[in-house]
Amino acid sequence: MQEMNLSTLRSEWHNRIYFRDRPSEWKTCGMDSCAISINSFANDDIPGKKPGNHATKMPPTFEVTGMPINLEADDIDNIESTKFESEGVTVSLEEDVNPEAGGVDSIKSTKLECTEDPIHYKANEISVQFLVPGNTSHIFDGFNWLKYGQKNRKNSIHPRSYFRCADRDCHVKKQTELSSDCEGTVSITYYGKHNHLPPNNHVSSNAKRPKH
DNA sequence: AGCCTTTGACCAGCG
DNA sequence: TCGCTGGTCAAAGGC
Ligand SMILES: [Zn+2]
Repeated sequence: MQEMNLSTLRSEWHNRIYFRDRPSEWKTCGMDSCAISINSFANDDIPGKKPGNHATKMPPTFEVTGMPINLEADDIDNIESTKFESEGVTVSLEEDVNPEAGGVDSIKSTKLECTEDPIHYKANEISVQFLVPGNTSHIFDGFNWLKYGQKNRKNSIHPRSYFRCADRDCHVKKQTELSSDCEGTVSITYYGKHNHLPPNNHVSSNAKRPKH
């Protein structure tokens, strides 16, 4: 049995993410090693958004960290650039430099920066969406989650599942849904960022660690 | 005993 | 204003 540590969790997660038949309207990172994809920045569909409590403009710089998108040193060799620009939005990776090892040790966060006036961005939170292969909404991602709802949605074949992070002091949510137009694909959307690392003891039964 | 899931109710936004 | 829709609540049941 493989030891359950953070590095294992991260590499396992990273290995599980890739795109398949990605919807064309998605803005995607151009790097082969990066799994990040943004499904529309003008996202009004933010859970928990209260009337009068959301910005009419996206702040010029916002950050997504604590997502299971961390890349280890071995992966970085495959990255040609740590910056990617498209349509007024810059995606850059923040490096964690390790001088003793002679270079970058890991990439610890991803920054999303608007380089144009984001006048049409109404959301006050950023969401990050992944497509992963699978036929269940119970996808292992290294974090513990509590499922708090499930809804059938119009024009969707499969129900959408609603989760919040099992850490009481963390307010990250995620939604998962089996893709309607690509069989065998699960959409996972994260809202907010974790204020903690993935737990070493993974207990949530909604996303069991795959057995080897 | 303690989490976690299930599931209908509930509620707010909107057309 | 009323019904549809999607996000959340929470009681009850399961493991
Ligand atoms: Zn969390």
